[in-house]
Amino acid sequence: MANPTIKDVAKMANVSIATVSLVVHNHRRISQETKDKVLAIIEKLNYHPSPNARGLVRRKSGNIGFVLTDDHFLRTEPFYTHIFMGTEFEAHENEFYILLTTVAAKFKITDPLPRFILERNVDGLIIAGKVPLPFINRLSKATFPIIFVDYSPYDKKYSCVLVDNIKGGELATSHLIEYGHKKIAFIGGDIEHPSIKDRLNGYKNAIEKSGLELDENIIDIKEDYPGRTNGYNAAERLFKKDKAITAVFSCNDAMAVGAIQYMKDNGIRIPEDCSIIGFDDVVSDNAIEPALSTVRVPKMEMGTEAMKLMAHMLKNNTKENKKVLAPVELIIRESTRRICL
Amino acid sequence: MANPTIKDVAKMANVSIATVSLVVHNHRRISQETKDKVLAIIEKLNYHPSPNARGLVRRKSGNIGFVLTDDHFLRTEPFYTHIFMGTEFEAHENEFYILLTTVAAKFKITDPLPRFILERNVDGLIIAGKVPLPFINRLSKATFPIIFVDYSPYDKKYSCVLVDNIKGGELATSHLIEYGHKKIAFIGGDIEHPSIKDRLNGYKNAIEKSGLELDENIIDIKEDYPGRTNGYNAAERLFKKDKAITAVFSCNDAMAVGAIQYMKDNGIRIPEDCSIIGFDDVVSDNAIEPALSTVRVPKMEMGTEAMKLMAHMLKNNTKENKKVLAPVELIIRESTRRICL
DNA sequence: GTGAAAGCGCTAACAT
DNA sequence: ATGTTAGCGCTTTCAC
Repeated sequence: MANPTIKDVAKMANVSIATVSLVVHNHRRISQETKDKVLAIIEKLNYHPSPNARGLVRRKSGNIGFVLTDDHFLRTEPFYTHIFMGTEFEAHENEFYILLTTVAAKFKITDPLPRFILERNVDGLIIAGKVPLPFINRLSKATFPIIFVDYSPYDKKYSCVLVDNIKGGELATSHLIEYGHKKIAFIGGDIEHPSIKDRLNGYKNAIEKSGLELDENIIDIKEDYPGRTNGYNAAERLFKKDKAITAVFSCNDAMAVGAIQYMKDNGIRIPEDCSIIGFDDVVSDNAIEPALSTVRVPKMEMGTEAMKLMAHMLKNNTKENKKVLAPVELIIRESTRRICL
Repeated sequence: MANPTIKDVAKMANVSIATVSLVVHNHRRISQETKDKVLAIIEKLNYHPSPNARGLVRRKSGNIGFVLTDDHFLRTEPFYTHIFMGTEFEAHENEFYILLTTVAAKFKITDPLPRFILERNVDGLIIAGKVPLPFINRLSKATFPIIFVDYSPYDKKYSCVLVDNIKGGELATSHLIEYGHKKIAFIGGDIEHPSIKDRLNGYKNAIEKSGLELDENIIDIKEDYPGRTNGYNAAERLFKKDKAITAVFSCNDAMAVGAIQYMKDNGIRIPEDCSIIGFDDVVSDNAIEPALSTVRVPKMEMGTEAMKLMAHMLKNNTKENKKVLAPVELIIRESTRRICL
């Protein structure tokens, strides 16, 4: 049979369709006997309830929208793809489908919303990464839950899953301090981004806690975007200004890779002359020489966490406002080493 | 009104729901007058037909499945994400939703299929990149159209959108020959992959057509995967064997990046001592020094092309078997130069 | 413990 | 040119 329906199952099992439905939902007021019988037929017929029919009566789509900007999605570092994979995995566990759509990074207030929002074809929305404020504002009258991952514009209003950026910044910086470094530079871009700002705050915390003096001259946050090229540029400005730097904490791996390029091009050996540590852990093994020390961000887990939250809200019909902090982890590879006097 | 239905529109417009439906479908046997009236109400109410209800009666989900392997999706080079974006864009144009799911690269014949296939929640399937044969074989009794992008295992059976790899290989190699190079090496990995094999075939064609002698010694196709590290290894073997190589054609950009790394590490200047050209055009600007010459693959366009094909097949209910070849383009940047004697 | 029946929002065949 | 109606496959209330 091409597409068995609940009727086919009922007929073959000599029960009513209501009974089949109850069995499918594992309702307790069904005798074990009928349950077994029906289940066997279901298996035999390879019956699966129609999502459309089910959605129609439940007034639920069974879909979750996943939104990020086009340039985040197309980024070289597979950061958001990992988050998506986590979400997709957990959606599967909870029997949801994911509808992935990108919005323009320069979304204007008059731009059309994703179709699945207009058609109410999603029960909830997961938004990954920084998205344009005009887009978020257009969502203000949405009636479904919205969860932010790795970004939170109005954290009083929405649930979110964030990286513990402050802790990460502290970990990275403390690691360098522990290794005996005194002149530890920070390079960052898009400093208004809450994540970047927090990584810098972590850096500052660690410096202060250690008794070292905070030197604004070796904090370079001029670039507007934390990418490779800008990492190169930041390193260039830094080393031209101050030759005594022995360690660099880069706000992310991408900028770190750029900075490493600058150092290599200018005879600064890593880690002999200068240590460097990144953030995110998105540089695949062997891609960079030496292997980059970094702060690992649990990308997949953040995706699953967001979806778990979503499933919970949907199942309990609650509109709670939860904020979960994903733990970070220091990963020491070859680009950082104990200073030798 | 929270969720206006066709009834709400009908009531407010003083027409039957059938009329509303006809207007929505722009049926011609509706007078302009009623049409305008109904359309105005639709606009005012912000009415959108329910995908579930529509799908139920049409016996169509309105969804297209997009499948690729997990490791392709998580790859550093945003190759498949571009293809996906193209598909998603075109799906939007044709009012389809895309359900993206990954399958394990080592999918076993007993593994469960993606849920949307079991639940018949897709009207068609787009498969991007090489996927495990066991997976494809499990699909053999599928009743919906399947289209392959950038891979085609049984090209007699399914429609596909492929890169013109032979042409690309010829373009790259001819470019080097035109620049006066005589010793042009080829590096590749996973040589059984049809795309890689064709790129090598293009290389051979160009060499032969030019009258140069084909030298198997400078063709390195030992690696099993065309990634960076393997590009490094291949270059190492090649240059240790033959110092006279003046140009390298890498089967893709990833291996080219690895090869460049080897050359840099060993004092081989690019392009002064050796030219190198890649394939795919996935290395973002400035990411690599010098900028990599390559063969551009129209990734987005391939995605849109696949979706166009799909929409066509679905709308005309045809099961045709079409093969479209996406055109490639030579991109000359800084890593290739005319040989100086 | 099980069945009958209403109805979710829509399309399409048929009636007018 | 427009309306009436059956039914898509399912969930759920209410009878039995």
